[in-house]
Amino acid sequence: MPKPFHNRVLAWFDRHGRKNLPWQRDTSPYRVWVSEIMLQQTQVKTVIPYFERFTQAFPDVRALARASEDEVLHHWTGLGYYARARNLHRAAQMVVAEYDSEFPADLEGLEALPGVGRSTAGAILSIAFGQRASILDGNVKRVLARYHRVAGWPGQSAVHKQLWEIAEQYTPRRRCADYTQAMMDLGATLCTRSRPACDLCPLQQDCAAHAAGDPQAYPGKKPKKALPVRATHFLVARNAAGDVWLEKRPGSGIWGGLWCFPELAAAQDCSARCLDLWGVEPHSVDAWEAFRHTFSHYHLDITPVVAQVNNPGGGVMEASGQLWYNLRDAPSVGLAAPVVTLLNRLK
DNA sequence: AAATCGGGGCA
DNA sequence: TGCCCAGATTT
Repeated sequence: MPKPFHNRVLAWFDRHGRKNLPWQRDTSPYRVWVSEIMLQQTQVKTVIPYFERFTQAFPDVRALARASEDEVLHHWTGLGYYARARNLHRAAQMVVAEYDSEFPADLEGLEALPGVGRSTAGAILSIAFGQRASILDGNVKRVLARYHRVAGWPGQSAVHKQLWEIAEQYTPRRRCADYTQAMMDLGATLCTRSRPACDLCPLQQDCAAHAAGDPQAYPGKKPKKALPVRATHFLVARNAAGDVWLEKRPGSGIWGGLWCFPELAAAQDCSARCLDLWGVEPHSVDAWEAFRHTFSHYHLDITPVVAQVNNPGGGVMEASGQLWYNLRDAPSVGLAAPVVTLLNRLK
């Protein structure tokens, strides 16, 4: 009888697992939840400084719930997938309003929070509440797909379903928090996408992919398709004071809720838009070379159109969704990544 | 340049 | 239920 799967994993965790991550100190459902949302699509190393600043600014769910959306997005700037931040904010308000500021300790309640799906709910339930619950994040998918040599791309529902069944089968009743953390650590540190460290792996002797000599072939790759290229222009308007004009984007779509330069269909639209916005023509217009920003589903070639306008600035309320942004005394709002790039070039 | 990663939203 | 959407980082 081989040593059970979870015992191997836990024994490895005791020796090599990560036990001093910021959310493993002063642990609470709130901190675990924030960390798990940040860790969706984002690696631990990137998340750590954001987590520190975020929890400093919003130490508990009440603080987060009463913050403004702009403040929340400000602390998310650069992390990407900004819908996560807006969902986090909404969920905090739900927890305060509907659960008296205490997180629900069951899968159903957790999954009802915006931004929390099956895997994230399992992570919170096991890590924060010590309950038996499974996760299936990218790390765990990789470990299990290799261990059982599960063919196919996990985006296919049959493959996804099979991986969930395996994940639940191995989840132990005791040491749930350590087991969840251990599986994520195993995938992140040993069972990596390229060049897995099988020699150090506690599961090596039973791993089907290792036995077959092809661990890097699992999990199967997503079928790829060529990305379309789209183009846009950013109106980078500066006034006499050197401030730049930004507008808040609608809540849905790319850069939802973030502040951005006005988009122009063409560089020639610059004068008309300036007239529209401030009633004056720009006294100089300079189109910079386009730069590329890539999303998961298309390339966006952005041409900055830098215009100098005679406008005093100030006097425009943030609440109106438009503002003159002072590069030295920046307001606390969320900024789209290419906007940050351009602001740095302007300095 | 290509691959990656969990959940929301909609047909 | 099955697709499409959203972005910074790593390789």
